[in-house]
Amino acid sequence: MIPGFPLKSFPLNYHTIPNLKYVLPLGEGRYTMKALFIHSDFIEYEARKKTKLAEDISSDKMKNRVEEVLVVFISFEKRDEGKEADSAKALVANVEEIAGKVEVKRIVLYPYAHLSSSLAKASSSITILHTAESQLIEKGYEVHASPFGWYKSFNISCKGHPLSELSREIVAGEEESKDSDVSDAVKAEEKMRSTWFVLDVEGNEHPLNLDNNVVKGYAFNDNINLKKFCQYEMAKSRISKGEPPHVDLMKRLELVDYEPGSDPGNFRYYPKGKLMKSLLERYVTDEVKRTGGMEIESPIMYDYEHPSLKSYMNRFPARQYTIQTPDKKVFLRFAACFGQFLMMHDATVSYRSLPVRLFEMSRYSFRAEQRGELTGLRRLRSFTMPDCHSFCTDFEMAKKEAISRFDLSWTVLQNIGLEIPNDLEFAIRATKEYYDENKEFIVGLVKKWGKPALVEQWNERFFYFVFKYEWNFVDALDKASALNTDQMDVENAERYGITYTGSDGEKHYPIILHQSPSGAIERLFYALLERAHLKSLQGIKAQLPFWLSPTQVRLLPVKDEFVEDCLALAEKLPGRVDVDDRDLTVGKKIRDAEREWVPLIIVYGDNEKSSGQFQVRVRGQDEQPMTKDELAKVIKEMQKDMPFEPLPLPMNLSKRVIFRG
RNA sequence: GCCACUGUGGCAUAGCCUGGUAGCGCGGCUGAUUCGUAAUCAGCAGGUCGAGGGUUCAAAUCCCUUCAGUGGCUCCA
Repeated sequence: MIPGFPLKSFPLNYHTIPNLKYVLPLGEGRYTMKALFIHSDFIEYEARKKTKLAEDISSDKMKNRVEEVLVVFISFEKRDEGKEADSAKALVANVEEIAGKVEVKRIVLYPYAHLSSSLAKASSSITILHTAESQLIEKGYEVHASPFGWYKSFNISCKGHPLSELSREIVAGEEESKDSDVSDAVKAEEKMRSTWFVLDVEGNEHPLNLDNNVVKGYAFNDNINLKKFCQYEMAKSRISKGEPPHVDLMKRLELVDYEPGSDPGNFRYYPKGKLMKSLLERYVTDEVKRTGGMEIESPIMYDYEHPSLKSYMNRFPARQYTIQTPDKKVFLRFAACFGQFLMMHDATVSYRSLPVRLFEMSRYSFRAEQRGELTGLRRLRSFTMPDCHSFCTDFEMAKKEAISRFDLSWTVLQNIGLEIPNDLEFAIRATKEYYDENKEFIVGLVKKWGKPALVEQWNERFFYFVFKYEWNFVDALDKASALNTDQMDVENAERYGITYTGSDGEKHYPIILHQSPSGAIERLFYALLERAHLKSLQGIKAQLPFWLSPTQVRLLPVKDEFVEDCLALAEKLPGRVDVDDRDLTVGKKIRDAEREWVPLIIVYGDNEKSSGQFQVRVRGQDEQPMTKDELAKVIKEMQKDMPFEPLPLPMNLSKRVIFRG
C-alpha cells in the first residue's frame, strides 16, 4: 500500500469534468499511455534500490520534496514505442491543460509502472519522460522527474478538490490519428460561411446583412415576427425580459413542474399535464400512421463501441447522458435515429418498397444540454420527440416525400391549436450547391407556406444533410424555437450500412429524411402556453384548444342541494365535465374556473332545474342560453374528432388533491 | 460549462443593506353560512428561512462551499 495514497478507483464522469476528450472511447491501433494526476500539497520521495532498468542519476536527484505541485504518475505502454516524440507531446499537452486548471507551475513526473500491464521498453520510456520534461521546462514550468527504474518510497498529500485527482489515457499523435471525419468536421466548421437572405413567395431573394447588429436588406413591414426571427438567427441579439411566461403558467395550471429530485431539465407532469401530453402524443402518432408511417419502438440506450454509432459519436461528442450498465458504458439516445437506422441496416429492402416510413414517439430522448441553456419547457434534457425517417431512392423521391410531410405537419400543428402559418416563421437551410440545383422545389415550399422565409445558405456541407427546413415559434421574449423540421440526409445511409436493391440489381444508399412533424411534445406545451400569453396581452382570453383542456365543462351548483343533479348531469354529458361542489360562493367558483381556463362554465340552481335552460359562459365569448341537448351538441362540435380521454381527476372538486398552491 | 442575480410554511411574499424572539395574504383544517355569474365570516394548525460549513455571546441577515431556478455568454447533431 502506498502511504498517504487513497485506495480507490478513479471513475471519470463526463459531466462533472468537462472536455475530457482524451478519455472518449479509443479505437484499436491508438497509441496511449496511462497517467494519474494528483494535485498535492506536497510529495516527497527517495530512490531506495536499483532495478535492472534503472537509469543513472546524480545523487542530488535521489531524494526530493516538492510542495504545491501537480504530480503525474505515468506509465508508458507498448503502444507508445516508436511514437516517442508524439507521446511526449501528448503528455505535455495534457499536463499543461490540467496544470492550467488547478493553477500550478510546479510539476513532478513520476514514472509509475504499476498503472499498466503492457509496459513499453525502458529506453523508450526514458526518452518520452525526459523529452516531456525538457519541453515543460521550456514552457516555463518547474519540473522534477523522479528517477526511472528505481524502487522508491514516497509520501503524498492530495488536496481533495474535484479536479485534484484525474486519470487519463493519453493519445499520442492526436491530430494525425483521429478519425478522419472528426477532423473533417472541425475543418469544415472553420470554413463554414453562412449567407442569409429572405426568399419571398415570388422567388425573389433579398440578401440580408447586419448593420450595427440590426438586420437590414428587407422591408419587413407587417412581418414583425419574421424580423424578430431573422434578428434572433443572425445577430443572436437577446434582450432580457425576465422569466418566460409559460413557466408560471405551466405551474399555475398544474400541468408540468420542475423536479428538483432529478437532473435539471427533467420535469414532472401532474394529472392535467399528463392528460394533455398523452393526447398530443396520441394525436401526432395517429396522424403519422394515417399517412403511412410504421410505428416501431427502439431501445433508449446504445453501446459506445458499436461501429456505426462510434463514428457518429466521434463526430458529435460530449452532449449525451452516459450510463454504466453492469457490463459496459452506454449513452442515452438523443434522437430515435439510432434505433431506426440499426433496424434498417438489418432489413432487406427493394426499391419497390420505397419510400419506407418509420416512426417512433421517442419517450424519452436525452441531451445533456448545458445548464445555462435550459429554460422551462423550451429546452430540456429529456424530451418526447416524434421522430419519422423516410428512406427514399433518390433526391426526386425525397423531395416528393418532403412535400407530403410538409402538408402533414400543417394539418397536425393547425389541429393542435396553432395558427399556421401566422404563428410560425419558416427557415430554410441548404448548401449553396443544393439550393442552386433545387431552387424550384425550394420556392415551391415558400409558395405553399404563403409568407416569406429566411434562408441560410452554406458554402459547403458541414452537417450530414444538404437541406433542411424548420417552422419556428417566436415567443414573448423574441426567442425562436423550431417545431416541425425536416432534413435531407446524404451521409448516414453509408455510415450505418443501409442499402436497398435498385431495379438494376445493384445495392444503393437511400436518401434519408429526418422529420419531426410537430417538434418535441414538451415544446408544444411551451408554444401553446406562450401563444395564450401573447393573446392575453392583446386582450384575448388565454385558453387551450378545447380537446386539450383538462376540464372542458364545469358545473357550479348554487347550493348543496343541487350537487346531486350536477353529478348526474356531468355523467350524461359528453366531454370532460366536473362539478365544483365546494362550500364557496358562486362568485368564487366562477373566478376559480376562469383562472383554470375552463372553456364552458355553467351555474346550476333552481332556474336551470325548472326550465332546463342553461346560461353557458363560453370562454372568449358572451354567455349563451342552451338546453342540455344543445350543450351536448356544442361539446361534440368543439371536440371535433380529436383524441379524447376521460377526466384525469375526481369529478368533485372537493375531493381533489392540490398539487400546487 | 462561464458570469450575474434569486431561494423564507403547500403557493405568493415582508424581514437581509445596518446580526438580537420570523410577519402578512392566499390555500388547508374546524365551525358558522346555503349563497345566482371573477375572492362569505370567525377560529386553528403549519416555517431547523434550499443544503452543508465558517465568523460571532448571538446568523434568515455577514463569509465560504454546494444544490436548484432565472438572465446573459457559449451552445442547440
